[in-house]
Amino acid sequence: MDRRQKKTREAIFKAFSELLAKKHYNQITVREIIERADVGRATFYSHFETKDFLLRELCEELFCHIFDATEAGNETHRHIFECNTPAPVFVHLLRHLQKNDYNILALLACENNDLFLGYFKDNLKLLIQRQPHLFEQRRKDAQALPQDFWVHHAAATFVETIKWWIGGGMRESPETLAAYFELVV
Amino acid sequence: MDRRQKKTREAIFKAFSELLAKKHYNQITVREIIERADVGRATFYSHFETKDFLLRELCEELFCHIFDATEAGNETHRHIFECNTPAPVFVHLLRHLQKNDYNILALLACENNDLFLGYFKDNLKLLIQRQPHLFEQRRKDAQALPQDFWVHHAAATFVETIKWWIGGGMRESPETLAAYFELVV
DNA sequence: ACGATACCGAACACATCGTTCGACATCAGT
DNA sequence: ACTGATGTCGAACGATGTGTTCGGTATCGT
Repeated sequence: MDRRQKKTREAIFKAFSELLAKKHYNQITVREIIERADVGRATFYSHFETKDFLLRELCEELFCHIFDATEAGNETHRHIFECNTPAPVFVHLLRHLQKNDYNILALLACENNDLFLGYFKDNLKLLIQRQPHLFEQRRKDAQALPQDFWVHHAAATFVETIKWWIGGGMRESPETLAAYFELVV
Repeated sequence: MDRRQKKTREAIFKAFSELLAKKHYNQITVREIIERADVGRATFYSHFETKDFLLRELCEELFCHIFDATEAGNETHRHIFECNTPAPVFVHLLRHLQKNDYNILALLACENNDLFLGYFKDNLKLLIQRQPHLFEQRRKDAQALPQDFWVHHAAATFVETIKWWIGGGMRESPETLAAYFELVV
């Protein structure tokens, strides 16, 4: 990709996510974005069809990163997946969040959290579906449930746990939170 | 309240919720609302400061209705609250939804569901907090958890159950759904 | 019947959107 | 270093939406 394109693209992403951390998506204008990114109007529209598309691409990039970093393919994290309890992998995810990797925390804690947590949940579902052994014990307890219901539930519960965490000022440690999660799920 | 005011207000609510069932909140314009409600522009703004305020008031009215109808104060439903298992009250709520009382189903099933389910959840929390005996058994199992975490979790799980239901075309009966809910919560 | 109040509708100033275009800067390849 | 291709700039444009104003009219409650 052309060096100019990459620069522009990243400047827009940066400006946009900074704005998202401050105000709600609906009331961010293109003018604000391009001014902060120091980019021409036409340039913006040559990169992104719409503000909505910009948001989507930002989310994709963001969650691609954070989930790739915890995927089984990642050598340094493989041990996490080799036990049959879900806690370690979730503790690990929560630590990533707490470390504010990719500046994602500001986006999850702000007024737009529904937006991001939606994407977050989708990625979580994939993670859960690809690592069924993590929940072997639980699954046995709930044989009566349809699989997709259970996946939906587990992912949703994790996201809701995070919402509660954020809403309360993130006072609990990742370990505590993962323990709560394990208790209810 | 003046008869004219009431008529206008309800015409706007009706038009707005019909539109919400069809398209996303963000791309509904005031022009559309007032045309469908057959109401002057100035009139609209004399009733609602903004589209956002309209939404908020609609939600308040909507969920006020549906939760009042299932509150303990309601004589015809009192028996529901007199056992210590949550199922009946939730089955009852789900039946209300399925009957499409107050046309709420279209709003929960459409693109704006996050919006409404947010309000729904808030009301659910109140319901759960005011009827702690419904979950007595569960609470004993989870003494280690903070109370507000548990309330948040229970309400969120119910809402997520409904989301899953809607997403799958609402094929399950309210009883089945309540059973799923009871299994996971 | 009458005064108060709500509504109408048109016009207003203003903001945002998404597009267009010509001039200029920067790129990759020779 | 030259060159053609590509990316960016910035101003301007029409279209659309917002929220307000105001004089005239219809409907209300009493």
